[in-house]
Amino acid sequence: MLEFSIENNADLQLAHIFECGQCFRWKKQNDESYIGILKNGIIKIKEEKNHIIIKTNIKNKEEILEYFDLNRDYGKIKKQISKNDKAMKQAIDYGYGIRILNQDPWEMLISFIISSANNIPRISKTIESISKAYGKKIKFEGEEYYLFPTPNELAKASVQDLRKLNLGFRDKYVYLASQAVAKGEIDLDKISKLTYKEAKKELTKISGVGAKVADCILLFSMKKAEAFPVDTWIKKVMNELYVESENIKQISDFANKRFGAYAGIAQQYLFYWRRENKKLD
DNA sequence: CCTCAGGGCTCTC
DNA sequence: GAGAGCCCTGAG
Repeated sequence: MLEFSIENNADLQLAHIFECGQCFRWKKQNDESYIGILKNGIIKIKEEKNHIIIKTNIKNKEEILEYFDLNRDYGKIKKQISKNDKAMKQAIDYGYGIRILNQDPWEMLISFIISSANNIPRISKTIESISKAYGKKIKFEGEEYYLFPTPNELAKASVQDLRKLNLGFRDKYVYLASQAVAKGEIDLDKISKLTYKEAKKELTKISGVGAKVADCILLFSMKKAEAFPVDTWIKKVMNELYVESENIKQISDFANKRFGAYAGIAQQYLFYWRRENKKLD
């Protein structure tokens, strides 16, 4: 068991990080801490006044710092993307503690295939049942958790097996992707080393992966901060603030021009702000 | 009962 | 290459 603390700072707020739509396996506990299931283990994390306490059975501390993107200077990025932009300033003020989590590409591939025409509670539930059925069971502080299955583990599931887990029409996409990754026909590690554009092209060859899902994988697991996933919420907020268009590509082109290399991080602030304020409609 | 939810595929024109 | 209909399922 590894236990350590990190200094709290103005660019880190757990609620913002876990509720901006980038992850599905973090749960808030009764004591206000969060427990998350990562590729290699469990993390319990809690905010105190001046620092954040992390308890985990993951052995490598560096891996955790990298997961929380602590090597990136968000202050600088915020300044850059909000220059002469009141709306962005407002969104950043609201979700000031957002950080991009560097998650596992394989898990993101499957998770965002499942996210298609789906809602967050159901996505989380489906991922949990997949993990329960095909992932390894591990214990942490007396409780049992299931890791997300490896490609080989998930490749054991037939389309019918997946249908039973309520994946709906996405079952065949998950099946094909699992087979391809398990057999080595798709090499996510290799794809992650390509440029943003090339990597996106490769990812969208996968059945069930279009522009939006590809951008999520690129942003949340392949360190491509220029990826700007356009979902219905982003479409809405972009229409309200920047560009009147129904065309997804037009919207993402606009974002790339305006926010450049950090379009994806801008996306997170906009998404969180718009979604949390939906009641204002 | 209908609609639609953090899309993508396929067929059509 | 743009648009429409369809895909599973569960919640509202």
